[in-house]
Amino acid sequence: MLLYNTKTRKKEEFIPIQPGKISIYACGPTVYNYFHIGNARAFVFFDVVHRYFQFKGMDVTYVQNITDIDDKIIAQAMEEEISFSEVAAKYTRAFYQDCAALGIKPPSVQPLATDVMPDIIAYIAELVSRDYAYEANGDVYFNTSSLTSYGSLSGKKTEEQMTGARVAENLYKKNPTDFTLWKKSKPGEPVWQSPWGEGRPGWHTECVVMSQKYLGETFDIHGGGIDLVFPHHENELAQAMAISGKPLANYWMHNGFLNIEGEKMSKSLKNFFTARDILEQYDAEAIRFFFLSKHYRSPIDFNRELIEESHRAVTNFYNALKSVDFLNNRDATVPFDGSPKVELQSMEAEFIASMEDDFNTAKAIAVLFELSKRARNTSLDSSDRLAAAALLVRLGSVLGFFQNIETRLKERVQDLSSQLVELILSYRREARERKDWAMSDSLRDDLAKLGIELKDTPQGCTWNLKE
RNA sequence: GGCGACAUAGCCAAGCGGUAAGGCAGAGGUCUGCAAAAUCUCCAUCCCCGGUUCAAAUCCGGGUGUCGCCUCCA
Repeated sequence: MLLYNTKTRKKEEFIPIQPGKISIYACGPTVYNYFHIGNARAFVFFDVVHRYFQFKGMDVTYVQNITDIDDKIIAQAMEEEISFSEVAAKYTRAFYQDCAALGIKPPSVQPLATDVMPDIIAYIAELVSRDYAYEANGDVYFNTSSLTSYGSLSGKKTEEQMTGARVAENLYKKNPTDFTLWKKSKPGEPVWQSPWGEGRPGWHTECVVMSQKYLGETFDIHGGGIDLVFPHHENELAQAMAISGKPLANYWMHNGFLNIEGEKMSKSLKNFFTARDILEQYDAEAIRFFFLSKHYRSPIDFNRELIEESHRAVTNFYNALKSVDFLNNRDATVPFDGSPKVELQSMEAEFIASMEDDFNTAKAIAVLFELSKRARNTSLDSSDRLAAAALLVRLGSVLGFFQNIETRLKERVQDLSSQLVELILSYRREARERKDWAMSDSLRDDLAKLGIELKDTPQGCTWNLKE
C-alpha cells in the first residue's frame, strides 16, 4: 500500500511497525463550537482510513483527541456566559452527535486533554529539565533553536520564517518560532497547579501526550487537516524528538481544505457552515459521497449543486439494491460460477488497488458504479445481479455507505404508500365531480379492504389507517 | 518576503511515460400502445510556449491563472 507522507513529500510504501496492527492518531476537535463542514471532511476521511484497515482485517487502534481546554473555549465561555467546562461539555456532546449523524464509526479511544493534565505537566517539566524549554514570566516556551531538526515536517526554516511573517510580538520569546507550552493564567481563567505557578497548557503538548500514551513513542500514522502541518504537527514532532529522539509518527497524512463556492470558508464572508446546518438539509451519505468523490489531498469546492448531484449518485446505488429486492434476498445463497465470478473478483481487486494507492476513493467509487450497473442489468440472471449487489454493499460499506440500508429501503416504501393513497384520492375526487358515485364508492370500498378508512368532510376527504 | 498545491469535456472527477476511468447533464438506436426502466452507440488530445524521448495529460524549463499555508483554524 502506498501512502503520501507529508514528511517526505512523496508516496511511500506503507509498512506498519507491527505487521497486522495499525496505530493511528488523528486530530479531533477543539470543543468550542459546533464543528464545520470542513472539519467534517477530515473526520469522514479518517473514518474511511479506519474502516479500510479494518476491512483488510488489521487490528486498528485509532485515537482521536478532544481538546477541551483552549483559549477559544475560554472566549466562547465569556460569550455564552457559562463556564469553560460547560462549553466543553456542550460541544463535546454535539461533536459525538454530529459524528454519529455523519456515519462516523467511533474511534478506539477519544481522550480528553483535561484528563491527562498531570502527564502534560510532567512532559513540559521534562522538556525544561533538558533545556529544550525555558520559563519566562510564568510562561513556558519551547526553544525551537535547541532542536536542529525543527522545521523538518513543514519544510520551514527558522530564519526565513522571520522575514515578512506575521509572527506575534512577544518580549519573552527567544526565537519568533518558539511556542507556548504553558500559559500563565489571567484572573477568572481556569487554572491548574504547576511548577511554574497557576496556568494552563498551550495548544500542542496535549496531542503528543495523548498519542504516545495510547500508541507508544512512535506510531504508524498521524493525521489531520493540511493547515495543521505548521505549526501544530511541527510542534508536536519537535517535543517528541526532544524527549525521545525518535519521530512521533512514521507517516503523516493531511487532507486538503474545503472551500465554499471557490472561496475560503470564514465567518466574515458569511459562508460558514456547520456540519449540523448541512446535515439538516442533506443526507449524510450524500455528504460522504461528495467528500470521497475527490482525492483527499486535493482542495474541494462545496456548493449545493454538487451535494445534490452526490445525492442522486447515492440514490442510484440504492435503486440498484431495490431492483434486486436486496432486503429480501440478502441472505440467499448466491451461487458463483463462470465468468461473472471472475469479473466480480476483478472489480473487487480494482477497488482494493485504488484504495491501496493512497486512498484513491474517487477511483474506488467508479467500481461501485460498475457494480451498481451490473446489479440493475436485467439481461443478466438474478444470481449474478444479486452477487453484484452484495459486493456493492460490501465495498460501499468501506466508504461508509449503506449504513442504514434497512430504513433507507423501507422508509421509501412507506413514503410512497401515503403518496399512493393521495393519488387514488385525487382520482376519486375527479369521479365525485363527475357525480360518478359508483366509482367513488368502489374506490372507498377497495381502500377499506386494505385497511384505509376514508372520511368525507365539507373540507375534503381525509384518511387514516384502521386499527 | 518564504513555502506549497492545483489547472483534464457543459459540470464533478481519475490518470504518476505507451497513446484520455467513472458520475451528472446531452444526442441517437433497440425495446414499448405511448412512456419509464433496461440495453447499445456517440460526446475532450488534457491552460500556453519551449525542451527531453521512438513515445508526454503524465518528465524538465519558462509563462499565465486559481487556491492555500506562514496568525486561531480540519
